[in-house]
Amino acid sequence: MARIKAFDPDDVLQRAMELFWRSGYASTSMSALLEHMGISRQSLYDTFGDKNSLYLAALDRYEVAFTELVDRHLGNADAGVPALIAFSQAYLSNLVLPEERGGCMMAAAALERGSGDDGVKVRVKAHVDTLEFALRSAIAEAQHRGEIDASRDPTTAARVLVAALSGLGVMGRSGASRTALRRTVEAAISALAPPRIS
Amino acid sequence: MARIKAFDPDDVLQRAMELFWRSGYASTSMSALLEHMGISRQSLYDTFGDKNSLYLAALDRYEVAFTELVDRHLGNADAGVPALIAFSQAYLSNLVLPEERGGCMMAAAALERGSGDDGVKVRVKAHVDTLEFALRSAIAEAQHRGEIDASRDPTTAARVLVAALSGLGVMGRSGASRTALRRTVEAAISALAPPRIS
DNA sequence: AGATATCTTGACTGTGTGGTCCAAAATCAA
DNA sequence: TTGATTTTGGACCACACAGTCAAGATATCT
Repeated sequence: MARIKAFDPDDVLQRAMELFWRSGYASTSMSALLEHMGISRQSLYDTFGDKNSLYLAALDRYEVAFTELVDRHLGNADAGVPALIAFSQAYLSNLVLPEERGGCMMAAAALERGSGDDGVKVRVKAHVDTLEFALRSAIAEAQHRGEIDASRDPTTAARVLVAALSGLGVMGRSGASRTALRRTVEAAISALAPPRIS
Repeated sequence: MARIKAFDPDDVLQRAMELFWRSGYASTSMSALLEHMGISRQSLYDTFGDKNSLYLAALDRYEVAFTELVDRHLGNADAGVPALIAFSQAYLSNLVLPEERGGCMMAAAALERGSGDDGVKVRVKAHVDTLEFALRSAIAEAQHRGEIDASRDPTTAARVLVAALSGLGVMGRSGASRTALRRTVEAAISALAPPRIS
């Protein structure tokens, strides 16, 4: 009947995400997106709509990758402190550090467009909730296993980690080294450890 | 000899800072700034130069207020955990929460313009360093007083708090309540407490 | 072949942008 | 008053922006 789509929308969206991730929303121009995505203007508008829709789609794509990461490391019911550490490292390597210290895309979206666009707001909230709940259940399990102080409220403890993870991008942008960031996140987790007998 | 300046540059800069703080750099237009600052176009360019210079001046003004806050709470040599908590609360009230959950302006600057403009980069680094060093010395003092686990590396512990504080803006933007944020930052500090005899 | 749908190219349109320039009004000191 | 300087207002410019449109080329199906 008709010609088939020549490019894979997912691949193209991935490239759009990279650019938005690196430079944010306002200072990423459609022309720059076109060049980096490698498709024509018409195809872009036909496939993704306007700039804001494309941005939201990019956020969604980011969130899919993020959710995968969360599930892989914290999805099992027996995920404790080792899983928390592994997840944090992976989060750091895949979502904060790549591409010259960009930081988490959702954190950038929250600060740049969190007020104003409702689509962004909804996605940021979903992202933070996903992270908080996954951390909370891992923390609860770790408490069950004696790896984390049982007297601590797991929700609050999870939120401490959410805040710390969300803040890593800022530290990265201020020149903190990869290892400094890794040590920081490890220390944040180990701070939740139960009282040792010293 | 000549006419005296009619407006106080500091007051005007303050208003510019408010707008940049709320909306970031790119999506704050000069027209909006003019209106909100209440001076004429000519006066603005004469006094502050171009948009980027104005933004950097706004960042500097933010940093002055921030440094004051740091000095007031953590400036004394005997600042321990109570001072840390007081500082965090003040930081939260004054720098993260006002004006509909804007988050820390430096965090936003870091994520929006940390790559790209060197002036921004320098200021973000100075901000983070100031915070880290102040926290570090307070933590060291708290260790001395037995309020914080002495076996912990104070630099790393300080960085954990830097990350957590920097991440609060994201949580605020995702709808976290004032009290939830306060509890989170308190928990982050208390996590550094020494092993209790339970 | 023919119909359908996509892709590419390029031109085009408003609109908003940051920034400059000019000139008149206002305000100070000598 | 005179001269210097600032303030205000508006006009203005070149540019980048997001988004639209048209036309032709290309590929897939029946």
